Amino acid sequence: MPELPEVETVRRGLAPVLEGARIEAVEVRRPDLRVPFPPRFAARLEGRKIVKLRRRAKFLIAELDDGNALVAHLGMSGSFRIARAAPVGADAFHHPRSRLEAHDHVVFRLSNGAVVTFNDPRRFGLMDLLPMAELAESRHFRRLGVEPDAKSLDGPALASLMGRRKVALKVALCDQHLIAGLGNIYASEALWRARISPRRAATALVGRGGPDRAARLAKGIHEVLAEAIKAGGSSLRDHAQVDGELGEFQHHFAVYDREGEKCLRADGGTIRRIVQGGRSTFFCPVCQR
DNA sequence: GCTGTAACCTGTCGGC
DNA sequence: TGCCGACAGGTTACAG
Repeated sequence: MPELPEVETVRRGLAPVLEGARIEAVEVRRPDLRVPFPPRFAARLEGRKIVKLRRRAKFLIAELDDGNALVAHLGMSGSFRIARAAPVGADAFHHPRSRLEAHDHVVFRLSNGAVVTFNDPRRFGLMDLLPMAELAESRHFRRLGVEPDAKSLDGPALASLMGRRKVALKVALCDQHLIAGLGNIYASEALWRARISPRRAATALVGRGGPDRAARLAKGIHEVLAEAIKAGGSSLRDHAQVDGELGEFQHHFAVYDREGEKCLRADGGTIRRIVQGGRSTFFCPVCQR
């Protein structure tokens, strides 16, 4: 599912419920996600208070009051949903079985009465528990690139980051070691906004015409992310907000999943789909050069 | 170190 | 209706 806007939408939905709450019980219903759960995962969480919920790239980080952090990644199909607990005694977990759904892998019961459930059909997501002081050097974060919505990511910074890479620009935009947070949808959308072909090499951001392209692309990245976050992310197959509401940004795609349709620009052509790095790229071959 | 590819797992959709 | 293959928003391991 999620790229940065979807994860940020999830964070904004979860934060008011999680921050300040104590974790009373954790039920791991299926432990074999892409990355195995750490030892004693549930026991180490129970009794802990969540101080703050923040985001780094596509990761959610719940800071705990014991100096550890619960790290979660939604993979391709992960989601959280919030429900209120049933009255005490309704069942052992205050969470009626009838309300559990297929692929509900972890259930958190909080001191404020909320029940937060992690669901992930494809099980590409992960959950980990790490000391806060070691987060930056952990395997999840040590090689991550810059945040794409950072104001400091302007044209020159983008060119400096990517200009030495020989891979296609679209592939480089999705490389989390360079820019952490963009994915397949928003890389295509940002390139359309910048009128740059996804087939150009990343080196096109340096040299002749490079600074201008880099400035347009940085602007395109910032704009598309800001608009997508405002719209609650994009809901295609899996993504929903924590209250079940769907995001709206999929209605604003200029190129993604629009193969064969007319470009939104008057001087555009017909949207094409190509495969780059094993994944679909959508672009207008006429207005993106 | 860089690049491309396959694999992880499950659900959905289109074609036959 | 049922089967099969392709494909899906991410990440990592591995080969060249």
